[in-house]
Amino acid sequence: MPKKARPYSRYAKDAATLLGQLIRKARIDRRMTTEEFADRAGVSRGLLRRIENGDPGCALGAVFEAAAIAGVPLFNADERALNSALASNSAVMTLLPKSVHMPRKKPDDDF
Amino acid sequence: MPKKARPYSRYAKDAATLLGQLIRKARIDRRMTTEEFADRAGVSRGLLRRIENGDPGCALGAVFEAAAIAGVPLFNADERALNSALASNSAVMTLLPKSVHMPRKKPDDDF
DNA sequence: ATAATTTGGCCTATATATAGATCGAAATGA
DNA sequence: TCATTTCGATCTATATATAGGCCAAATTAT
Repeated sequence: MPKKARPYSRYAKDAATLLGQLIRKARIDRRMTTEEFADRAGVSRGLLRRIENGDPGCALGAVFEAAAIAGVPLFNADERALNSALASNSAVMTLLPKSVHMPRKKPDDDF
Repeated sequence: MPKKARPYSRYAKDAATLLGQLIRKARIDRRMTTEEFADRAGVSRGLLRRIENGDPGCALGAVFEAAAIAGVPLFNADERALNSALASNSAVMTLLPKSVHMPRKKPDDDF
């Protein structure tokens, strides 16, 4: 969200905060230090702290990777379910229109 | 995930891809153009495309915001449930140890 | 078929995220 | 209590994400 701080909705902020909390809780439950966990997730200690703090600026991939390491389920799904949902969803996408068109606007007259 | 491309786990990648698909599907179902939707979400059209494509580099906040606008539920929870989970979880966090200590290492002798 | 519109792909400039190091404070285990 | 370790915060340099504009191809509605 670079370029001018974006105002986040409460929903988005809460979701980010909750995910961060779940990750921290899982890390502590598994008795991993921030350094150990960060290494496994492939992020710096500083980034892990931001992730656990629910910083909306963190990269989606980094956060999801941390969730994966922590064992925090995304979309209430394990790897298998995720793949399955992905597959069936891809099939549905095929049937959807490729573009959304607004009612055409006549060059001249207006309603 | 700046600084050297990080290898994402399949789980993290799939989760990002799925979320993007769900957002795109919701947008099309609601008959919103990418421009219209991007405006509402407060992101550029380009970023929205990356979000829908499941690009792991997108900011967590931007993706979650898009999900919010699209009506894609995060953690199977609406705003209320999210707040509730956040609250109860915060309470639990209080009881957890503030730091995780490894078994202490003796200054001299090794096993 | 054809015109209007949407979309996807590039590009550039700029803001921002990230890594890595360091330091003091705090928490833990002995 | 006390020593060790972890944590949180700050700073710098660098890579990267983002916005915004433009154009061609694709898609849709008429």
